[in-house]
Amino acid sequence: MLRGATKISLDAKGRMAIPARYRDEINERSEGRVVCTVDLDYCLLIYPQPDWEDLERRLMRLPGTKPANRRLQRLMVGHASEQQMDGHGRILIPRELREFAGLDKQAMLLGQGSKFELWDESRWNEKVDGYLAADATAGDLPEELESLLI
Amino acid sequence: MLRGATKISLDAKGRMAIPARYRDEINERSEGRVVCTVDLDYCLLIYPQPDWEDLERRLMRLPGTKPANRRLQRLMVGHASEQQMDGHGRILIPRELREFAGLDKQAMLLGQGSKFELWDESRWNEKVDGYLAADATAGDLPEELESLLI
DNA sequence: TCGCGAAGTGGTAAAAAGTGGGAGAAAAGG
DNA sequence: CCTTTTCTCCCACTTTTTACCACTTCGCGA
Repeated sequence: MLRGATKISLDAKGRMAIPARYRDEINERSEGRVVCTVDLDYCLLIYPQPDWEDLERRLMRLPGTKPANRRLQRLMVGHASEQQMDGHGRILIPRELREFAGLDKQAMLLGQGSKFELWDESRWNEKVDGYLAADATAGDLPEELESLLI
Repeated sequence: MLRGATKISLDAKGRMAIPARYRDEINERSEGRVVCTVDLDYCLLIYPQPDWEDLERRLMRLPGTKPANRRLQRLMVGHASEQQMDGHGRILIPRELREFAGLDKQAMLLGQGSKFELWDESRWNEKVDGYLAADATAGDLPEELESLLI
């Protein structure tokens, strides 16, 4: 399980060092191969290769005649980029994806179960602020959430 | 599986360099032969030759009496153009197809499973904006999609 | 507090890919 | 039949990519 937030920086070539504590797990799971793609929230998703393959297979099986399916296929498969960790545990985030996510130098990497999310730092901060503000105004959570938060 | 987005440019003669990472797969699959045709969304589709042959066969088996079938047959088969990669991995996009897709200099090539989609860059950007805006307003995805996105 | 090892960061050089142009061949039109 | 245009193949240059190396910084233990 991937979890936790890490502030990381991209270098001038768009490379990002995967925090050392995740490397063993990724190497074990996929010999250092990951797939990076876009999310609907203007951030990037990073999957260990086998997890991505699985998702991709299921995505491309959906009939492309439905606009909602088509949209996800185009966005996610259309942007997916396979990458291999280099000798220092870094992966390259392709220019197209960096531009999509507004990634410059400072970024935030979030473990999210079977994948990572990679955010431009300032976008992430805004998102957090938004989440907290929404919580303050909205008041009650849906029931299925209430029961979780003991 | 073809996947990923690449910003590419067409030269003055309408040639397009297939990104190097795809060339081996295409050469293996069809000795560098691809078929280019139109999509209903004003972009172009590029198939490895055997995949196209297969699609074309199934398309032409459909009864041409139904207008929807007829339409697809005329558009897709009617515009299909076979091309061969040159020594530098480039293919020629015929003038008619370039005009159909509004292709000028800057384009975006998307891997989509067994085929590519080729978009005029600005049209693609608009499409992406539309896709993401749709998400923001619509809120929930169909259930079968929700379950995919773990 | 110092030293050692690990992790992070940045730079360089060689190779590969992308891009553009030109000459010859084929085709179209007068 | 000749002229003009378009197409195709090939060559050369430029840019990008990628692999490798070196230095800095951080954290832990002695």
